Amino acid sequence: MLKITRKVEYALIAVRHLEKTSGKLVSVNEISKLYGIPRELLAKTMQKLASANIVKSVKGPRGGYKTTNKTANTKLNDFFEILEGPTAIMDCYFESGCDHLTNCNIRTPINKINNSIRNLFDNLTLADIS
Amino acid sequence: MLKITRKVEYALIAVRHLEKTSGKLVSVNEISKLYGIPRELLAKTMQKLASANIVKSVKGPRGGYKTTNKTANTKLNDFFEILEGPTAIMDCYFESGCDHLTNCNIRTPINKINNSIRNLFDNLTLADIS
DNA sequence: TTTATATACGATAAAATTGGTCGTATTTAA
DNA sequence: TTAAATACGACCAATTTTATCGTATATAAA
Repeated sequence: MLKITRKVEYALIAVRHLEKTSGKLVSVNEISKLYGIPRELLAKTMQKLASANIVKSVKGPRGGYKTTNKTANTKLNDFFEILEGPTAIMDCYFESGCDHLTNCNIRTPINKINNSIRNLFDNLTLADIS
Repeated sequence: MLKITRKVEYALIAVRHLEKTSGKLVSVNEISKLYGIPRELLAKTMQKLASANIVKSVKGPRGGYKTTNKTANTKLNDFFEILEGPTAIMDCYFESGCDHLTNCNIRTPINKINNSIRNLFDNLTLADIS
């Protein structure tokens, strides 16, 4: 429980690689070989980051991804939510449809825990953890 | 991702119920009916909490569970770890056997994120979130 | 202008984790 | 002695996550 997913893991690896080779375009193929991670999965992940402007994509031969001026100061919470949707330790934090009848007695604790985590990740950037 | 499990959810519900009826013995059967949660699963969960002295168990008819003087000031991190094992956003935080060859470039970030979360849950008690 | 290389994206299959059930043993109040 | 409760392990079901596949599009370079 409270695990991050492979998608996020792979994204972190890729972004850190891009930060190391700052400016240069690096292809998914190259990163996936270098770190031994599945190409297609990484590709999709990068596409999400690109469409959120966390990284910049360039198509065609010699294309790939590179960092932008947004990359380093991206909040961890945004990074996670782009890839995985809302940060919530339980779905009822964002969705309705609780199945515990009218007898839920943990909404308050769940919200407090969740707010703590969101607050934590809102105050950490990619740069902070490097 | 970063979800808590049903086991933890059920445990929270049960503990909060016990805190409300402080002192009285309440059976798993009663709690499971009251909140519409699976009896056997809750039973196992309570057994773990009992063996860690977070709650006190009493066998036999009229038996059940009740809070102890440890209950309220149990750290969230302990609560989670009793039920689910070490708090780690990735297994490599505690286990070895990383499969990213020798090329892992995210150990530092993973550790920082993980330490932040553990620190957060080490400074929150069950009472804090009620 | 053709070809090869790269991103973009949706559908689907495989694997892993989580959730839930069942059976049996043990304890103990009535 | 019986019934109600915890204790615990094995196992099946459901869900989620992980990975793969196919196809489209863009573009640099031959």
